[in-house]
Amino acid sequence: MSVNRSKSQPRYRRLADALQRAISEARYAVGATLPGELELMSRYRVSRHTVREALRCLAELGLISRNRGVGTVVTARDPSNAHVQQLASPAGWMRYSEDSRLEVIGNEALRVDAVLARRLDCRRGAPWRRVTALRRVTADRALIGWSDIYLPEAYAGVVGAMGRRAGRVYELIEARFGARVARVEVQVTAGLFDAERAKALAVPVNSASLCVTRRYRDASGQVLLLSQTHHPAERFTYAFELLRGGDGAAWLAA
Amino acid sequence: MSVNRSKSQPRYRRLADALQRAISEARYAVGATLPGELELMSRYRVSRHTVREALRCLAELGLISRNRGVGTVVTARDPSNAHVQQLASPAGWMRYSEDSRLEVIGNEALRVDAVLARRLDCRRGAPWRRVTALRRVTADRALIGWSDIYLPEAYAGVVGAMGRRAGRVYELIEARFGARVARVEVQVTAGLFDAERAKALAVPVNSASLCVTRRYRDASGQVLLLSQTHHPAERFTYAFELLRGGDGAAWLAA
DNA sequence: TTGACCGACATGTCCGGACATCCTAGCATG
DNA sequence: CATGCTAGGATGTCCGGACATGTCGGTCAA
Repeated sequence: MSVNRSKSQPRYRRLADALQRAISEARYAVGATLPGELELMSRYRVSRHTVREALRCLAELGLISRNRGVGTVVTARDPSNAHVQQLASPAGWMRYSEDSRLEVIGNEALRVDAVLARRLDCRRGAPWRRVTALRRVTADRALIGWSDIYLPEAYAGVVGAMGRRAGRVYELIEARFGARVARVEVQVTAGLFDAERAKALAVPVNSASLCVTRRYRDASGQVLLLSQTHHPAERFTYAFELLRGGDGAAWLAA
Repeated sequence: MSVNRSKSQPRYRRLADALQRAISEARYAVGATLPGELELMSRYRVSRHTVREALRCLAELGLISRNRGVGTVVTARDPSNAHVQQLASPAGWMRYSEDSRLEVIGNEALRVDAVLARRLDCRRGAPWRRVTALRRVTADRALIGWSDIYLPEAYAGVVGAMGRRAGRVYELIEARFGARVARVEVQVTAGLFDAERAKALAVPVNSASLCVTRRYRDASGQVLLLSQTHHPAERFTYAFELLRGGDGAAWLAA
């Protein structure tokens, strides 16, 4: 019942396979620069178009990153996941391991438009703050996520403490403003990195991202905070165990 | 602190945006065929290369699907997620909503190699069975997942009942063979669809997939079942809520 | 009526050329 | 020593051409 596959591969695929093999055999180390397009052309006797298609395949596998003026840099040896985020409890969906930190890279006030108002469940034109941040593993400086964080302008005072002090953003809001999170809505899906985020995280454009969105509401249902984080699939995995049994936890599903 | 963005977009991006707008305004309905490359060339006065790059962008957004001899077909109106899998409890990570069914499309016996042995935590050469299946929403026939399911050859008797009878695969094994699942390891990450899976699910090659792997173990730690499911990001989202409180559930985190 | 074949059409692969844009290293100047 | 500029190198964009491969619908023959 196996599917019959074509035996002959296009030239660009064969080149991509050869280069992928070279990378996996560490002939080009992670961080190293591949030969440029013109050299690959002459070395493999193919057109520049074919070289570019092959490199595009590797970029989409997350193995290389390409930038004008720099060249083609190896970013992974194989498409394995580097950082495994172990979840010890359901609350783990709202926090990251202690060995990673948030780095704020953007902070702007805004009036929410119709689309965003729907996401934030607030009225149009309301004053909110959007904070952009990267998440980095402290040990090896690996970037594992890009976050877009939205909070009401009234809570903007916590932005300064983000990433500078241990603690989750919602906890900062609770501590500083006496708010109380009663419920968190979590959505997990996948996407592709656009150019801006890909560049910030040093991953290829259109590579796979694991996308987690969290909406924090207080007891009256008002949204206190919304964060959306895009993780490079090659560097981040959520992992958890489910056991048969019965016992309580601080957080649990509705 | 906003990032300065280039005002001028490449031509292929402008064309992609125009076509995306046309799709979102339903000028081309889902299922409809876009004009061919040659027509788009003359209509927009760009080279075929530029048309192809623009269409590649849309394909990567999951809005279109392209096949030789057929043309370019609209597959989604916008990159929104169609099927939201609500999780009412942690156990929801192990099951799908009642309105979807498993369709077995492949079934082969195999001897596990070194790589697979590591995944299945069994010895090399052990006899296992690999079942390939699609998951389909019963209401609108939408395909929401491709599953690779591995089970020991000794449990192959349940394959016939898969998709034909309500019930989870692990429950079929428990009922038929008296086995007992004590623990499930779940991994959530993202990936890109390869050609085979993309074709089966009618999504573009290299579009984003949400990938969930489940490894079911008995009390002695032996793996009874492993399933890996790839969901098209545009058609599937996991959603759940976390409440503050304390009470028990049948399944809970370790 | 059904099955096979063929032609038209559509995308996929591959070549070549040219210019634009961006990055970085080296050199010159203060 | 620090800073700024420039040239060379690397990828990105865009054009054009040609042929290959696959799909689908129509026609013809059994």
